[in-house]
Amino acid sequence: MSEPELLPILGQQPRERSDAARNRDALMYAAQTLVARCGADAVTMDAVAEAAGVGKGTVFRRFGSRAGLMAGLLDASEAAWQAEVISGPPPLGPGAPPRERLLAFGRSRLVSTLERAELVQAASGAQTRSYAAYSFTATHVRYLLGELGVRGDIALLATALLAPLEIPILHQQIDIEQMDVERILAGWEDLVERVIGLRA
Amino acid sequence: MSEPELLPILGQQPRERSDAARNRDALMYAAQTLVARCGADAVTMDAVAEAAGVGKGTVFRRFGSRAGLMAGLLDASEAAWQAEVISGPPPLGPGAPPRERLLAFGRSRLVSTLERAELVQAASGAQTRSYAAYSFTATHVRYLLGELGVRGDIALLATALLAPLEIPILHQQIDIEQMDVERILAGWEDLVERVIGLRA
DNA sequence: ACTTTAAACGGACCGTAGTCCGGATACATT
DNA sequence: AATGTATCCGGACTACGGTCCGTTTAAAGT
Repeated sequence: MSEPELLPILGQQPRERSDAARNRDALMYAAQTLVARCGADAVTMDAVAEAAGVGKGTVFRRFGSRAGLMAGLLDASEAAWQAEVISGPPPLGPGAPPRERLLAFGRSRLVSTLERAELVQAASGAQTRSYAAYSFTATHVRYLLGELGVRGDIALLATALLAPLEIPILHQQIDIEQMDVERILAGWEDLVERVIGLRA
Repeated sequence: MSEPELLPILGQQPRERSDAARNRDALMYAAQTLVARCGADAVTMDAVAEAAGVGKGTVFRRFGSRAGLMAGLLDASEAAWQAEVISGPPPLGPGAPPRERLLAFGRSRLVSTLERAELVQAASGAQTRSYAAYSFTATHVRYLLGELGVRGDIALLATALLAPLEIPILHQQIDIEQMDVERILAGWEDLVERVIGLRA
């Protein structure tokens, strides 16, 4: 009856069991494959479970919901993009002036969002997401606005710049109002000019 | 074998059958009642069908999907708000200067969106909506921006102002980032100033 | 090696959205 | 009024997301 922990180590997880880790990887791989082959909308949770060779309960234990699974795929697929922003070549990465970085960010974000549109939509509603993905972009834009010396509520201005790049808005503009992507991009850059225009 | 129509009257519907109209009204009433009592999320299509005294197939025939039904309720509930904007007292209605109308519009839209948040979310994904609701707001903001003499791509600037008022963004700010509604409103007004600032 | 136990597994089970088609019905035509 | 028919109705049926709980297993302690 010895005391297991004299000092409570805060936040220490009991370490993931090996079978759990193996199944998680198998599920991610299976899901990624199926999404690539059939499109996200056509992939069922049963199919993922079977392709990964695990029970259905295991899928939900690991990812919580369908949206959670898709968010997992999305996060994995966005890691590369985030690396570009953090440490890639300018003007997207560090090195360029903040205004150029911000414009490059918008362009790149727009394109990558549209590329992963299906996944983004399928992942919407997951509690975990969109926090990981969203909070990265929000933090980055806030930082750039700060560098630009923009006055005002930086967090809200960042949101104002990011909101028009979200999937529901883009879908409305492109698929329903038949707008050109180039036009949307030009409009976003105009918006940036207006938002940072009143600086210092 | 007489010719029914010598001139094809474009867009003429064969007139809705009386039982169809009756069932549609019964369904709307039943759905409205159930949503008011239990909240939108707890209302099932079977429950609506039973409360309206019709078969389940009829619900889907009329509204296409659950989202479509919710969009129907939303449209009905927004008619009053739209009337306020079109012909209500200033500054929301006509009579006030465009800048004041625009600010009043944002305030009112934000509040009414939050009031109907549950319904808005339940209605998202309906093909028909959000066109009716969205296109009204877009048209109005475009008109006001035009009145203000704003230069640039008016349609895109209108979208930029409307996007931060959409439910997913508001939900993120209020429920996750714990922002105050007053703060969000102030931020939106600041955004308006920046967008219309470069006018003339 | 043996015991213990908390965690993970699997798949039967449930509730709900959405489909389908044989039967009923409103309306026009005669 | 009788007839024809396009439309509508109803509810059984399917598919899928999500839950539950008895069973299995990794891994830490002895």
